[in-house]
Amino acid sequence: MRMSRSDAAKNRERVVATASEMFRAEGYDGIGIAGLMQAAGLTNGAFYKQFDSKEALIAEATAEALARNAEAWQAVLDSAQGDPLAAVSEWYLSAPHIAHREKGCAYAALASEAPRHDARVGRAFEDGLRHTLSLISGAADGDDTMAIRLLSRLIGALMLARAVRDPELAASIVAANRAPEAPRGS
Amino acid sequence: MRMSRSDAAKNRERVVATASEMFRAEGYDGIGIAGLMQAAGLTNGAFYKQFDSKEALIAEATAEALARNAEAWQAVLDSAQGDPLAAVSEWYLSAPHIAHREKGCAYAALASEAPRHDARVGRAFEDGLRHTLSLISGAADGDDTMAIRLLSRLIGALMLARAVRDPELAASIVAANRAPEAPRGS
DNA sequence: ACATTAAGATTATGACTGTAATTTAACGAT
DNA sequence: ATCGTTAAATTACAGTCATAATCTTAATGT
Repeated sequence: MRMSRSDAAKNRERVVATASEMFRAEGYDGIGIAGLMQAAGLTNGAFYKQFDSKEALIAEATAEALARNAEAWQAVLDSAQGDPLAAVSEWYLSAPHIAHREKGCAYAALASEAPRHDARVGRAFEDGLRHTLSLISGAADGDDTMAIRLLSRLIGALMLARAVRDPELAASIVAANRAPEAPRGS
Repeated sequence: MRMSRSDAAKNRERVVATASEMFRAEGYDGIGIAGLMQAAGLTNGAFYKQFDSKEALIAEATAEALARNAEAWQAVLDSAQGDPLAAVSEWYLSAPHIAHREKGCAYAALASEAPRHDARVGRAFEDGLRHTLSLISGAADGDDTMAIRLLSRLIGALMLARAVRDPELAASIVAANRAPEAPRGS
């Protein structure tokens, strides 16, 4: 049955939002169009009216996820009392973030799959990264190097903490990575 | 046609070695049993004589990849002249390592998929991680915290450098992460 | 009010998935 | 020399994949 223009647009947004969560939870290959559409309350037939291909949705959903991630970074940096870098480190490696991949950092969840996908996906990651780095660098006296190093380390730590089974090992990964890096002399 | 016991064992090893490379290149879901067997010079029918399931192969191939990775770490640490941590950082973020996912670090390539797989896979990652961390820590005066932070950061940096499309951005990720962390005062 | 348009459902496509039964033929031991 | 064992090939299974044509129905433009 046909829906109004605005309802169709809402449906489209819901598909992208659903995809951005399901891809983070299951991987790009872990969920198919049919399952995705069903989770969004539609059927697979509706998909190709809104998107060119799964690859196009992957690019769009990735950009969506990274945009939401950036909002979260900004909120934590803005509301931090004391050292904002310590605040984001604690938030990024918190138990909820480790547990809920589907709402968490798209880099930790999906970046390793990017090289296998087309240029749009790579560009989504690239744009998201530049944006996130500018937020961190802004909270670190414009130190870009420090921003890159901090983000790299946090992403790696989150992945490792999620990958291991032993809670104690996961806890030691988190503990070791909570403290920001000491500033380097020139 | 049937092969000798030792040939069969060699075939099995070749399947595991092939899988350990193809999984790193394509992801666990990116390559199927048929394609895997064909790449190893066999047909899919031979698979279930040697392995219980794809999941069992995933666990075994992951352990294999991590064991080879650990050998590489040890070789670089052993043969380093000057600061061994600087040496591994340079090696880990070198152009060949970035370019050849199939022979590179299994953490950067596959760890984000671990939570979706069964306990054997998680344990493979866990055992591999403990081993690699002990190697690094041994080269850092037993500083376990430093070892975890360094490995986390390198893994994140490698993933990011591979994910972005712009070579300049990739180069800046590498450059920022080449230098080891300054020691922290107590 | 009515023809046009388009969103979504239904159904179909051929390729591929993991798994497995059956078949073939060479090895290991007798 | 014979024969049971077994590695690998062949073939088949039911399910899922991304994609797409067709159909239905309701919102839109006039």
